[in-house]
Formats: sequence, C-alpha cells, structure tokens
Amino acid sequence: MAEAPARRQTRQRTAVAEALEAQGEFRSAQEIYDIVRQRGDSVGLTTVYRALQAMADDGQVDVIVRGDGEAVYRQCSPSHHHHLVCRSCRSTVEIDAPDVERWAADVASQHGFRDVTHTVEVFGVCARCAD
Amino acid sequence: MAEAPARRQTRQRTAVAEALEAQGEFRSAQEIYDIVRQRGDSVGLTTVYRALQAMADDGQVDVIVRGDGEAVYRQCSPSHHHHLVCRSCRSTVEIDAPDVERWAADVASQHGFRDVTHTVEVFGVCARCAD
DNA sequence: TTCGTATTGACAATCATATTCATTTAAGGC
DNA sequence: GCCTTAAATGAATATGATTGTCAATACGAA
Ligand SMILES: [Mn+2]
Ligand SMILES: [Mn+2]
Ligand SMILES: [Zn+2]
Ligand SMILES: [Zn+2]
Repeated sequence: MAEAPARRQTRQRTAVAEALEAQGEFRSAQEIYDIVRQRGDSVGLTTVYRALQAMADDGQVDVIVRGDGEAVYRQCSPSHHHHLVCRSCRSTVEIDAPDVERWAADVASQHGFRDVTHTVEVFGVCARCAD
Repeated sequence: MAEAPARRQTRQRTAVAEALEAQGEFRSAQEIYDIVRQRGDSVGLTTVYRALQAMADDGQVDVIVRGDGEAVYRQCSPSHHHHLVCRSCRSTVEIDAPDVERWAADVASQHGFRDVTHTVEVFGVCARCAD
C-alpha cells in the first residue's frame, strides 16, 4: 500500500534537526533558517521549509499553525501529545490527555466519521510572563 | 477597563452576516466575498475581511485556521463549543465537551497559566464522503 | 565506482491578509 | 431633519509566508 519514503541523510537536514534540538521551543521556518545560518551552516530557505515539513510528516516534530497562519515547529517526544503554550514568551509544556484522546475518537465515530485526527492546544500566559 | 466597541450597522456588514447565515458551513473570506457579490451586494474584499474579524471578535462567528493558513468562518451558536469537521466536504458538526473544557482549564492552571483559551477540533471523513 | 533519483537552492510566483488614506456614512444630540 | 464626529469603506498597494520551477548536485544501493 505505502512505499518507504527513503529519506536521505544530508548536511542540511542534520543542520535543521540540530537547530530544532537546540531551541526546545516552537520556532518558525524563518527562525530556524536564521539559527542555522548563525551556526555557520549554509542551508537554503526553501530547503529549511522542506526539511521541516518532511520531519513533521515523519512525526519527528510537532507543528502548530498559529492564528496568523505562520507554522511553527518543535522537536517533540515521539508519542502523541498536546501543548500548553504561553501567548507571550511561547514557552510550551507538553501535556498528555488520554481522556481527550478517547473523547475525540468516540465523538467522531458516533457521528460516523472515519480516519480521525484532532488538534488540541491550550493557550495562556505563563506564570513568569504574568509578572 | 474595556471600552464599548460601538459597532455600526452597515449595509456591508448585513450582507456578510446574511451570506454567512445562508451558508451554514465554514467559508473563507474570499468565498464570502464571492457569495455576497453573487447576491448582488457590492462589498469590498477588505471590508469582508474586517467584518468577519469583527464578528469573530464579538463571538458571533467561529474561526478555524486551516492547515494551509487560511481562516474559515461560520455563523455559530453563541455558546462555546467545538467542531467535528469533514476533511472532504467540510461539513461540520458542533460538539459540546464539558469534560474537555474542564480539563483544559485545569491543566493550564496546574502549570500556573492565566487567561486560558483553547482550540479543539476533530477532523475526519464523514460517512457520506467515505462512500 | 556508477547510476538513478532524491535533494538542493536561487529565483519567481502565489495568495491570503494587512496597511494606507481619502471619502463616505451611521448614530447620537440638537 | 440637521450637525458633528468617529467609525467604516474600498481601491490600491504592501507584506510576508509558503510554494513552484528547474538546472545542478550529491546520497546510497548495487
Ligand atoms: Mn492528541
Ligand atoms: Mn461553532
Ligand atoms: Zn510566558
Ligand atoms: Zn464529508
């Protein structure tokens, strides 16, 4: 049914992965691009976009599409989870919500929906930013 | 603390509201723009964007920012709720999830977050679209 | 090493949305 | 109804993230 994508290990993808790893928080493609260049690696912006998307497809990073439409990426633990994000400083907390997972699957199947996915993000202002 | 926005009733906003009401499903600003014009009303695209954003601010419509970054709007029941959306035909089911509401508020306050909001959307393929 | 193809990247193109700013108009007080 | 004023409008322009193109390059299997 599905073919192995067969990703190749390149200098560029390694650089993007390392930049993501060093950051910890959500960053946009443009930000990752800057970080990579500051580290001395030369990677094209287009390639940064493609690398991030590939990693997202492979589940190596989490993606959030912010309200302004910009996508932000973060290296994440491999298991499915959600995020508590500070609107001010963007710091994030990974959260587990088995109950919510179950609820999403249930409510969808009750309405006859197949192939179910979901997005759950909680936003607020973290204690530090609240002054 | 907060000033009354003092929205004015204009021909254009009425047209946008009616178009939304007639649709029922989520529509983008561009789509609403086309619908309004097909109905014979003349409204600028800029105004459609601003009207939709104002209505969203006022809680009269729900907004979802899709994966591609485009925002879609829908006239909604006034109370807070979430959606089960068909990826194929875009039909939506409004869903209530008091448990999820409570969970979101709890997990946020446990981490010291204030001013909490959340997004919860469930996606799938509806029974009709599944063939 | 060789070869096929995945990957790269400079550049142009898209396209949703924001900004500008001169003009129009709703709404409250008279 | 008339005035006044700030809100609203919209055409044009700008913005800015993301995508498409395509020739050049480099993994990695054999
Ligand atoms: Mn989940
Ligand atoms: Mn709704
Ligand atoms: Zn913060
Ligand atoms: Zn459907």
